[in-house]
Amino acid sequence: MQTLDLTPAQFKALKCFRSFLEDSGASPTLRELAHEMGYGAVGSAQDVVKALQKKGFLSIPEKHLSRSLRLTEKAEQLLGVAKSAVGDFFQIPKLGSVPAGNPILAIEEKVGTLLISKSLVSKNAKPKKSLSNNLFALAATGDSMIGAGILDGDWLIVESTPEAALGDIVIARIEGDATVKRLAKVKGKWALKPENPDFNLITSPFEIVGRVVALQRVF
Amino acid sequence: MQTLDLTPAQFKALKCFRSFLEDSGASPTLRELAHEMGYGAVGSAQDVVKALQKKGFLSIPEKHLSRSLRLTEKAEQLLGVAKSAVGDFFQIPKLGSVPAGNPILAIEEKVGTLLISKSLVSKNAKPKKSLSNNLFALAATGDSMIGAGILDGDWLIVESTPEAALGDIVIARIEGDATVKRLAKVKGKWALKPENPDFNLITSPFEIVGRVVALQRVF
DNA sequence: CTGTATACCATACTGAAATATGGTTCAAGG
DNA sequence: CCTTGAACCATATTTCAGTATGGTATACAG
Repeated sequence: MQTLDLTPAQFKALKCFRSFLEDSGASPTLRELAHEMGYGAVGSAQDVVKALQKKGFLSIPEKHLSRSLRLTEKAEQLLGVAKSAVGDFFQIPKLGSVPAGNPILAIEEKVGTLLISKSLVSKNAKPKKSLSNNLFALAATGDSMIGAGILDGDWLIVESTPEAALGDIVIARIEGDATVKRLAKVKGKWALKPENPDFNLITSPFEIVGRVVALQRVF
Repeated sequence: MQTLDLTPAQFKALKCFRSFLEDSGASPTLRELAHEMGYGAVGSAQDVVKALQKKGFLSIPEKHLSRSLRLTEKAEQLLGVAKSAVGDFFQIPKLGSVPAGNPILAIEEKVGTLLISKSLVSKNAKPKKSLSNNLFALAATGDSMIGAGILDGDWLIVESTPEAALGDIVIARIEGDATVKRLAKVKGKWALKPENPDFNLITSPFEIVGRVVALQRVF
């Protein structure tokens, strides 16, 4: 008998369990699992599940509750799958056009949503009650920030805030146009510094829309 | 009457629904929802759910199935929360050291995990059966690729494959050392091109470990 | 004033899910 | 040889979840 390892049937059951979870968003019932496994009887699924419980790959918080089986940490590691933590992600709007006006997110501007891991932003962004409501994504355009490693087409994850520190990369609005630059100070006055020698320092009045907290690029 | 907006009770119910989902990983039953809402009757939860269904915030794929209520896109947008789809994400290992040997992922090398949205990689990576098993993340070190917008400390999401095309940014192994470069061809021979004038073209023998399909940076 | 929707309560019915029990192979170990 | 456990099947029972129905009170629109 093997206590640590799984039998092929048990492993298959775990995979069925996982894929059901991924597809439907909920744990399968024993009958559903039996069906996925090709069983003709519920009892077969019972047996496998019981074995997996004993081996610590499935847990059941309460008895007599439907769909209450859960994959344990152990199982998640083995399967190499993201755990079902809904709370680990933010869904933030992609803005296609310039963030303008207040409130900042007009529906018309929204061109989609971006899913990002909380861990991507939580280190950097200020801890607010509902961070996800203060985040949005903006596609970088132009080459003015190539010195900072920001290329045309990159998705910038922006924390919507008027506060920024010297040296932060910020989204600023200048007469209605949004732009991404590094916040600088020149002769005691705030300025926007491009990271590209072909562009000039901006000293005209601007308003800070938010701080760039993260970046995502797809090659 | 308001058809598009939600009443306070309905909004509260949605939030209860969401938090239950986050906590337990499964949709609440009507009784559980009633309890969360402070109701004394199941019927009350029924009413709210019915209203939310009519307004398009909750959906039910099949009748008489337990815990089958799902938040719709609309509700997820309103709540600003990542949907409960476990399948929308990959959990990929962060490799702290050089990927070496076969199998490529020795446990010792794993320094953590990175959660990424499938949409980040699915456009680019080749459709394989289990993509998540072929992905890993590697921290970029050095400045040899600043011309391609890859900075020191960036997380590179890599698809583990020996196949790459001209111009792809690849992870290559040269005598045990891993490096990120652009795949080039010089005088009919494959070469690794840095994107930094301070570095030299690499023509010595190398082995392609994988293709860089995405990048994440935290500021 | 009347119809309609919200927002609750109460109760009963039905189907589904979990559980219990018992059976049959088959392979491996003592 | 006998026991044990995996891996299936079949069936019955109990509890739970979804549904149906009907009630009350309030608010708002026509």
